[in-house]
Amino acid sequence: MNARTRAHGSRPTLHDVAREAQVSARTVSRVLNDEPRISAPTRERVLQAVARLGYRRNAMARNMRVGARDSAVGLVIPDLANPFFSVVAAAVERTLRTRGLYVVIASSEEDPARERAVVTDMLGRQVAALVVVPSGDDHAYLRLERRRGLPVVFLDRPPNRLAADAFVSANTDGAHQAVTHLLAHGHRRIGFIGDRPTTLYTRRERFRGYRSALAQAGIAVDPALVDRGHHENDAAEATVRLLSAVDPPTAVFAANNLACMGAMMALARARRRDVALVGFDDFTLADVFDPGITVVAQDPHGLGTAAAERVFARLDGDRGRARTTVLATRLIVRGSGEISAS
Amino acid sequence: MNARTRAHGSRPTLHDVAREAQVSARTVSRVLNDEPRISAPTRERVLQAVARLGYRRNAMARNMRVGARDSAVGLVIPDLANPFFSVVAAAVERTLRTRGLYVVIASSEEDPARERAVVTDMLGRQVAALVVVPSGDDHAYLRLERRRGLPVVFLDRPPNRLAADAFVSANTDGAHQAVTHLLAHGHRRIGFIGDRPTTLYTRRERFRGYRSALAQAGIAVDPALVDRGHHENDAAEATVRLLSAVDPPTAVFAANNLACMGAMMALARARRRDVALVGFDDFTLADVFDPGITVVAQDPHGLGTAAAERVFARLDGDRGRARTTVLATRLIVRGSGEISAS
DNA sequence: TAGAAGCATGTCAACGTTGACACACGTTGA
DNA sequence: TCAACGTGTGTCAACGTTGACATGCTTCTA
Repeated sequence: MNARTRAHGSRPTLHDVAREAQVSARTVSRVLNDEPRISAPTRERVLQAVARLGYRRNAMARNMRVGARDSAVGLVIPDLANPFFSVVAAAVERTLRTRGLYVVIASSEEDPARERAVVTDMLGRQVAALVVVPSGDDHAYLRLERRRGLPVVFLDRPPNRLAADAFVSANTDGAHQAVTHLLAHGHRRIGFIGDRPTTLYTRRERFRGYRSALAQAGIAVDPALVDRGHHENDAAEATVRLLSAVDPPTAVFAANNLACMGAMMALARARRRDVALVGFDDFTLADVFDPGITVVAQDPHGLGTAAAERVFARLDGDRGRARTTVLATRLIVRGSGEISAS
Repeated sequence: MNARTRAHGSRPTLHDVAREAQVSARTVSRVLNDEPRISAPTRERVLQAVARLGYRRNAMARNMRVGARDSAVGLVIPDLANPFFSVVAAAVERTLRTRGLYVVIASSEEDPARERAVVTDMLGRQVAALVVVPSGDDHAYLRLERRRGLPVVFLDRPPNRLAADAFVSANTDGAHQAVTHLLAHGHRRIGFIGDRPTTLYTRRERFRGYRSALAQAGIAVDPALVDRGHHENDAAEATVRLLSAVDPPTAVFAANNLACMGAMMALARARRRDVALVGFDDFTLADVFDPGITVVAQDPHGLGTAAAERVFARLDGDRGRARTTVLATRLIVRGSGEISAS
């Protein structure tokens, strides 16, 4: 069987090219790596053989031989279809690509066990680094890898039981600002719609901001005004529940993007234009609504970019202490948050 | 240097574990692969050594030895941050994960050269399959790989100069339906806002539907009503241009999701509630606007899922002819498309 | 004109893993 | 009693590539 008639599915190797070009495999390797001291005719013959056979260097074998890790970075994210995370992922990918790094993506679907499974798998794949939006509550199992020099960067939420780099939004501040804004417009009963697992880091932090803003106005949290729902529909139902309570809220703080969309749906369906709304996380078209939706904007692109850049720094040998960086949020006033209490 | 004090950055190998457990590397390998005929005490010692050293099997080396390809599928996509593509990507990832396959993502940014570069790179990485939303106009270079049995599936747009599986939306039909809908509401001057590179497959197909629907009504395409803009802002500017023309359109067909958002922005800013609008591709909150946005919905989730399933079929040995599958679109009537011509 | 120097190429082993095969023990059965 | 068998383990080579080193040939120089 000559090299040109290899079995289905197999691909030519250096040796096949070597045979075809009548040189040694080492010489082919040199040509492919642009090493010096190759005569022009030899180079030519090798390149022609490469073209004839459709040869492609096996990066797996190469990386193994040269002791390199994979040229991919593992990215573990709860849900790629969520616009917040997809923008984060796009930013991570875009930044890593400037250095020739690829991204291996896996969704954890907010399942700690799944998260750990995919992370473990990625470690076995020899990824060059790990970027994680964590769902789990114990990342101690990554301690050894980190000590061995693997860059591990957490995004949107910090790690637990592990010192590692992290980039998060100013959740508490942002929420505080949002609720203070509503208070300034005369609201005293402000609903809170947050994530379903109330233990989720972002939900906890944002709730803290909600509570502290209320406290500053001398208002205690009324559990009847706190509801949950991660998906739009859950959040819409939660909004309906809140509004149909005995003493309903005059304003709603939706603590994440989907919650905000759900609240918008519910308010639109109920034609309640008198209820103020401030969302956490900006989204496309927020300004096209009437009234425009007032939000606390995060910087998903900045989060992703910063995480990728920290990966670069760590790959470049930065062995400094792990740092958690907080990215500022920004209140964008558009109308829905400025509806006054009736 | 014993195994526990290896240099920074290096990770223990089978041999390190073997030394630690006082057995041969082959035995460690057997334990890790759950091969039969390992005595209980040996297995125990090996597992303890593995735990002590924090050993993890090197998947790269393993795949090489067993001749397997990488357990990742390459996904090449124009822009992960575009909600249409992010949903597609999420569906691909979700489906592939059911079989333990990972996704390596690379953005092509609608650049054919970049697309080709990342595809070539992925082939070198020994990806198990390739899923591509193509921007290039020549995929002949993939012919050999396909012949060697590599599953290559195109998404959203078909390949050029290559027979390969593809999953696309019913672009022409959908556009035809959208424009016919507007015609039915009395519009005779209907604007078209599509992608910037007018050669883009989806833009061409949708334009065909636009033209044929007009033709059916005995109307010729008026170039003054055709504009472009891929990003929201471009599309918004295009909309403004159209509306300020001498004989402006009374309705707009926005041939992609960003174009539609741009048109919405422009109409909202100009407070033009008399202009009908139908968009191509559905989006969150489309029904929350007043009026709701009438769209031709695609099925991004279905596209991604179907592509991943075709990958499975091909991996399972399906050597049938390459097929292009067209997924139906669906007109969703919400109000903006039912504004009558004045 | 011999020895040094440089160029072009080749040989061998190794990266970390596992398939193929070998072997040293029991145990079993005629 | 010993051949046949089963069990647990080890040895070796190979996957496709490249680093280290070797070798043969040309060219230059004293």
